[in-house]
Amino acid sequence: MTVTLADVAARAQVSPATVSRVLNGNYPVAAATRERVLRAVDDLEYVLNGPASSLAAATSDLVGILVNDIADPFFGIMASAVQSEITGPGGRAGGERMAVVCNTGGSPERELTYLTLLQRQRAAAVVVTGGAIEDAPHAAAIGGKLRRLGEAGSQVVLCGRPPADEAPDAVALTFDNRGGGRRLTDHLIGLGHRRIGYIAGPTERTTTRHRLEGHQEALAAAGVPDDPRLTLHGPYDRRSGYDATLELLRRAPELTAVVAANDTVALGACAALRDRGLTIPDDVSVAGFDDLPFSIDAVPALTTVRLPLYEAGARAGRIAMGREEEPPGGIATVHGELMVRGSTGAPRRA
Amino acid sequence: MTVTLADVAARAQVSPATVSRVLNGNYPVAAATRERVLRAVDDLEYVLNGPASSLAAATSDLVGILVNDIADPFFGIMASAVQSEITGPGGRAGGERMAVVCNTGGSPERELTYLTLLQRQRAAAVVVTGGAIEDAPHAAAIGGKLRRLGEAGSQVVLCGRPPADEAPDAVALTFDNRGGGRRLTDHLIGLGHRRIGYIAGPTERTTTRHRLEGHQEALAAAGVPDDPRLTLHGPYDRRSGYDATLELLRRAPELTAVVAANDTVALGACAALRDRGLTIPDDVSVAGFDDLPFSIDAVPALTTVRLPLYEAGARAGRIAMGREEEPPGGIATVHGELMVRGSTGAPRRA
DNA sequence: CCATGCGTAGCAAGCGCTTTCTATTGGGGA
DNA sequence: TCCCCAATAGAAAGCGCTTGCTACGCATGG
Repeated sequence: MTVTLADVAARAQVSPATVSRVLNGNYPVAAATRERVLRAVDDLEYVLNGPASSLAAATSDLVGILVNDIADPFFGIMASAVQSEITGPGGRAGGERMAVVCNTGGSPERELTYLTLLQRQRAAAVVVTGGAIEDAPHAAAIGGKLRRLGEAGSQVVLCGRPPADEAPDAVALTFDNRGGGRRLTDHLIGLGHRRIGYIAGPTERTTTRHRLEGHQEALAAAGVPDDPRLTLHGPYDRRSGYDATLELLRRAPELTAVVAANDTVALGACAALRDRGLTIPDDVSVAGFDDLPFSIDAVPALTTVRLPLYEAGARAGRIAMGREEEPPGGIATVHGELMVRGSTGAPRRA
Repeated sequence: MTVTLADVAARAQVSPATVSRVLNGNYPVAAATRERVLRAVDDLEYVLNGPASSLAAATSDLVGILVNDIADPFFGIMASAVQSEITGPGGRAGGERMAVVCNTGGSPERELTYLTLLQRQRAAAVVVTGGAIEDAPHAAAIGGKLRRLGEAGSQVVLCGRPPADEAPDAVALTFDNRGGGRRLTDHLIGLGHRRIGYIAGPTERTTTRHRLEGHQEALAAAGVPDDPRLTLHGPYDRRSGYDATLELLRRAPELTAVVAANDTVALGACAALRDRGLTIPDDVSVAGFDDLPFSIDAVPALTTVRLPLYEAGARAGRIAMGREEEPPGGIATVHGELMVRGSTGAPRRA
């Protein structure tokens, strides 16, 4: 039925061992023999049996990339970068690693499922992107899984996620969300804003918490009171930004600025302000986070914190492949850059 | 070193066969025995060896999703939809299928590589998204690979790609790019536009060609001459839209509308027009394609053709899982909907 | 009281490949 | 001329799991 190594061997008049060696290319095989084998492979349209090969060799060429939401460019960009470092530029068939991205949808159960599946497949490496859930049992479960993955020989790299206590040998490339949040609000305060709404991401996520803490830090440093009614939580989507902005306007019509958890949320905020007849930034300034590609095309262009998503992903990919040295202590912080654009300005209604 | 089935069997005082059956759950095992086995699994932190299991069972639970560019929401949305139908909502560990997305970067070689890799892994199904390359050798190579995948037992579904002659048993969910392009330009002509620039995608891609053909069809139907100098090709990115728009303006300053290959390109076009001091839509109308989430947030909101990406992806996923009947003849066309918004209007400078 | 059958569990033969160890060769140095 | 070694190919033992078939035991029915 299906063609096996033995069939190829028979046709090439050599032993299965020789065919295997030709295919793996890590053992001397005479040119003529190799030639003959390769022709047999072609003639028979032979395709290696992956499971059999992984079983015998006790290794696999799978690299898993976990993302929270594959439809969100934030993750898409990182995944694409990781992947570009895993798969060679040419994308050759032989001896290549195969990068697969797994969409957890932000669900800790699915995150765990995928990690188990990756462990089952004896993945060569696993890159986990995006913030972590702060629920203790889940964090412990996932941390434990990451540790076991590491022990089983998979290189584990966290990208845009704080280090996990339970998995000390995982490399972590952490985004400086707190610092970015701090600088963003500093900027707004510097412009003269005092009543600043904050639309945070979902609770219980490290990213959400860190960005919010940066914001609060800036308020505190400037002696601006932190009115808890001006902070709202919601998912990282446009809708959340829209609704929250309306609610903020209701709660505090005197608001002069809105900081959003990320650019997508900020876009929703802009839409809500426009629908209310308010001008950006004259009536209300808006700021985002991440600097996704579309942010520069918003009108006015969005002030935001640029995270080097592609660069960080690429670095994570290289570390996963063992092509770049791990940072000292296995931890590196990736900083964001404040991008001041048209969506923020001095408050008019001060 | 690593825990195997045999270790679990020993600890539970049963045979390996029984452990296997408990884990796969498709054979009667007494409750007490099952209990004992499960405890042993837990105690030992046993994780099934995927390759071994796939080898023995001659099947795998992998489902591959091929995308051209994972950082592009067009693909992200489809991938996310496919995946949501593959993985159960809960994301349970046992007996689940694992959806993996493979980023081809639009390179035919890498597309082929991934297909081979999936064939190696004996993937249960493969969903290929996005337009195909029209280069004959590549098309034949990929078509042949798809056919062989099908013959090897993988369910092959094309989503947003025309059927491949070489792979007759692959199900194809095709987007009506030609019809969408036609309606878009019809709309513009109806508004009174006669000098319409067209920023097409990369040459040699079915999507590019079909959308462009729709545009030309509309021009012809209205008796508007098709000036070839008004059609430019470029990649599906913002930069391309920006540059091409400047070039179009240079070639034909009297231009009153620009149709872009997709929304991302359209955003670039808008930016270029703004930078040139032109107003949308009073000076120049702009239209996109796809209706990606950010399109509604452009200012003015983008007129575009809405493609039901999520729905199509979900359907592809269900078909891949055998949970939905294949369309008659294995082919279904998915239509787009014209979304008229603020970025198009009657020409002022007519 | 023995034959029949159902409900469980075990045996053992692979699944298709990798890899260690061993065999065979031809050629050069002593 | 002979011996030894480098270069190359083969034999065979698994890798860890699944599954068809067999074996066992107990309850039932004739």
